Amino acid sequence: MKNETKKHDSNCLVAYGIDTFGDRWSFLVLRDMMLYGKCRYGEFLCCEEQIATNVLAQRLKHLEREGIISKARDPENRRSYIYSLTDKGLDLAPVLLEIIRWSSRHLEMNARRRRLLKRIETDRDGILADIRAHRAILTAP
Amino acid sequence: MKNETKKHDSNCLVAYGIDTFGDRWSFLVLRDMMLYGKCRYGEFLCCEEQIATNVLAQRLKHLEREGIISKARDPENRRSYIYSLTDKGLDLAPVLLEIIRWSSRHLEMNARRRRLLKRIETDRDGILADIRAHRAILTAP
DNA sequence: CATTATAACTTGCATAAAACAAGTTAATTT
DNA sequence: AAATTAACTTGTTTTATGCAAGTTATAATG
Repeated sequence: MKNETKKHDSNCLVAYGIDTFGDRWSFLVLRDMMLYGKCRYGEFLCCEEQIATNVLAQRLKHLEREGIISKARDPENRRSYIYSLTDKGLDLAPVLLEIIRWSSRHLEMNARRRRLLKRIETDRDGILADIRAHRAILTAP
Repeated sequence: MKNETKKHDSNCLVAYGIDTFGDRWSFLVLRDMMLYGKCRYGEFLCCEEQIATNVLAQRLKHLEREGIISKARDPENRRSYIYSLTDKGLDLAPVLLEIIRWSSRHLEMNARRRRLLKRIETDRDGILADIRAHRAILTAP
């Protein structure tokens, strides 16, 4: 992950996905963007899982290099940047939803989780539209 | 990953999935089982990405502890074991398919890849049935 | 039946990546 | 002008990975 040669340089579609977004921390950043609408460094930093700052910086660079996210100055605050999903990144929403569906089948559910699952099952297109429109699906956990 | 306390012990459905199967090597092992029908240690070892033997052993234990795969003696050869997907593991097939769909949209395609993608789009249920029946979807790459 | 081979690991060690703590820079608020 | 905030970077320790070699149990071979 440090050098930017692909770890698994196979010609496999699955390995390509894994190498591009499948790292644990990368994917949690993407979750925070898609589900919670996070877009700033500081927001990612205080995720529930407590990512280290150097690891976060590296992952953001990686995702940007891979064309999954893009970085732009915040016009309202020039010391801040806004990260957002590219089309390539937005296309990952179905993967996220399938992971949530899988976990839902194998983890104990509470009301909050049930609500999310229900919406995935009954309003998948609405969720995908919300993600594309940068609208948060969930409030902070 | 070495100690078996969850890395991201959050109460998030996504983090649960990531912690359970989302490690790079774990998921490639699952790919080999689902797509290529692999079921033996030696088969996983000579995957295209060249997993190290100690890492493979650890990942197989992890997946077994998580209830994703199960291990049984090979009745035909008592020095061999057969690994197979549990129901919990088989349920991951939709995640695999979505990753393949994503990569297909963002990676150059060849005939082999196009064939697989086409089958995913037109015969999803057939693929899922094949995976459940331990029938390989693809021949070795 | 003694030797060799095979399958599935384990162990030890060097290297790479992650976690932790502290420091830096540029913009902003007080 | 001083303190604060956002977004990092740097240095160090801890943990995980990669590689080579060794082990154990079963099976095939001369």
